[in-house]
Amino acid sequence: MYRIYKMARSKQYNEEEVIEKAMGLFWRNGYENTSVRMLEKEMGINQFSIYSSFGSKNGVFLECIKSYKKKMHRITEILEKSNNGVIGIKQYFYDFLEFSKDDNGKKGCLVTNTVNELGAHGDPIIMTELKNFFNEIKALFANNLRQDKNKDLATVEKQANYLGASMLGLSLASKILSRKQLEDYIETAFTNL
Amino acid sequence: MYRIYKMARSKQYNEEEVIEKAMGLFWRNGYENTSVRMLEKEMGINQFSIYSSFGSKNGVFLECIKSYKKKMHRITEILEKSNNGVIGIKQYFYDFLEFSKDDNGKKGCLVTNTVNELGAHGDPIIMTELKNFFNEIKALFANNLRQDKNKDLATVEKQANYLGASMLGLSLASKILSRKQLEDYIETAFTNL
DNA sequence: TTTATAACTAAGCAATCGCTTAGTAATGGG
DNA sequence: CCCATTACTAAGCGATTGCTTAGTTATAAA
Repeated sequence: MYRIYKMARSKQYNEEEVIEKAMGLFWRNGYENTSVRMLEKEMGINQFSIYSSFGSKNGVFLECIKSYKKKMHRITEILEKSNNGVIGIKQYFYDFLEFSKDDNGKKGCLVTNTVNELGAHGDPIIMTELKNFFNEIKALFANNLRQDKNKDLATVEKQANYLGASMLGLSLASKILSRKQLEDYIETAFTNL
Repeated sequence: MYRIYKMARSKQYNEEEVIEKAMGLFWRNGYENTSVRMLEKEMGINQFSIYSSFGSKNGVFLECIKSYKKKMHRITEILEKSNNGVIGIKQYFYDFLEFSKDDNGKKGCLVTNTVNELGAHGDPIIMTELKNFFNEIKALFANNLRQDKNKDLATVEKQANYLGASMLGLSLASKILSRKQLEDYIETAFTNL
């Protein structure tokens, strides 16, 4: 690329850093209940900068989803590299509880929260992004299930569906239920796999 | 009571009927994404009437929760009167899928949707109402679990927690997943009991 | 130092939010 | 019929929404 003329002022903020902060806000409050005014406060930059960097509130959110996935990689990686079948999946359920725990709150899963909030009305780009995310996790479950050679293909498929839905349940339940209830849930959910 | 002076015009709408319509709107769109303008269109009355009958948007919603509970009684009653333990609970899971199915959409559970959407920010009166609802359902599960004399108290408690959380999961999953995935979920979930 | 360029500030845009209110229409008791 | 009473219509309230834009400041190349 040619430099047409001159360089000028550079951005006084790091886009990755401010997205990280925005993500926290969306995570706690949901999409609609997070206003652009709240975003500029949390991100520490004003609306001009937000719109110049990310185009729209939607644009900010999409970047937040990317950042969320990257953040989640900390626990999905463990699952991905695990070689112990169902045990590894169960560990992932517990890892998620730690992951979603806030200082003083229960935030659940940003992706699940958003699907539940926006449903069919949501921006289609966001919605596909979210569905892909779910399928990726389900694929990881299927991978681990296949490590048990006793399970035939139909069983793997059925149990992957089961675990995917259970994970959705955990995301929601983690926002509402007590630690004991959540442990009862996970322990019972894995008794017969 | 004494009649002070005179009678006048009577309301041109039935409050129960218009609440039924409002409930459908909240159910499909959530709380924040349902505006008072949308409500007046759907309910067929204008804002003055809405506020004169129900006081506020919150007031409309609270009536909708009552109406929702009454509507749900159709399936909770079956569970309540059942005498077949876990089988009855499983039937309730399937009954809920039918109940939550819209003409062309998946609405999930109005109560669960709202808890997930509003979380801690929600009106406290609404939130207590919603928590009570969850505990009532969990109590019904525990009742049916006790019908199996092989289960001791600790097991009943643990499995009731499990089923409660699973029901939350089903509410969310029913909005997103396919019929096959939901059946895999329910069928596998009940092998754990 | 000059100057083109881009990042900033802050005010303001139309649209919509939940809610209110002034004025009018309907109705039943006196 | 008269008229107090209540239900209605429709306009409008201030606040907030996502987003834009005019004007200013900082910066690096010339």
